[in-house]
Amino acid sequence: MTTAVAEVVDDDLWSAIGDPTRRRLLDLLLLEGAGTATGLSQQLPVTRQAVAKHLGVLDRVGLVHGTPAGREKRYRVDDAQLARAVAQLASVGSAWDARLRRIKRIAEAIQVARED
Amino acid sequence: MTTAVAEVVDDDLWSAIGDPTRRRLLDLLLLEGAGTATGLSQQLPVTRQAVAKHLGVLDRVGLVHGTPAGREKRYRVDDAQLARAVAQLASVGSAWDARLRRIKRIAEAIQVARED
DNA sequence: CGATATACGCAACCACTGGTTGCATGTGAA
DNA sequence: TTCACATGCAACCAGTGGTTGCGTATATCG
Repeated sequence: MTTAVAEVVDDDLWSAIGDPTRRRLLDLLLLEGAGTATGLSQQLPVTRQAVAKHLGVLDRVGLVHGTPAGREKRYRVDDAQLARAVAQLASVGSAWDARLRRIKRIAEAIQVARED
Repeated sequence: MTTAVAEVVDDDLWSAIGDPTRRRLLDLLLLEGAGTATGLSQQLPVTRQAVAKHLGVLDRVGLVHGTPAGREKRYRVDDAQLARAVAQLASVGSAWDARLRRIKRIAEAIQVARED
């Protein structure tokens, strides 16, 4: 049973959280509940436009939603979708973990066998 | 205690496993124990050169090691380093998970409070 | 109301990277 | 020795994270 890890993951979702700036963005949004491109950019080492682009891709994969409020656009995290992303992280992690563990077990078995 | 997620992760390591092709590569290497650029490329929808580049970056961050063997170069996974990567996945995942859980708890509390 | 400040969106541009093709080099086998 | 095969290197292309510059809409303050 070869349970190919990579097949299970949504590459778009993964690559969305693959970018370090976007991870920090999600972090800030989780921390503060909501935020605008301008506000978030002030807490990051990148320009407002860069943040806006990132919020765009996060919005496109559904990890955040932006709603216009007067002259600003307020973004907040989509809990369900982020939960999905977290699940995928866990999935890939545990798959690799299992393989590493299996390899280790085999290595130990060989070690034991050699001790005869 | 704000345990900023992003600070804890090694961006190089993360971005190495962030690429879908490289994840599949790691997958194949784990599955088959070892492999060469040519051999691996035949099991993937990309050219040998692309695979070689990926193996290069994986090698640079220490997730794999390549040893020349005659006319071919044989790569294998570095268990310890992959374990580190898995730990980081788990770390980010559980941090977000905790925040989501906290948010949910608060939401429920508000819900309950409103029921008066 | 008018002027100024603020937040946004769009476009051009740059550097880097994943991918390709083409070619040269080194090593193994007939 | 010659042929086949695996690698390495270089040029090139498309996409993307980042920047600057500019135009536009919405608040806010005289």
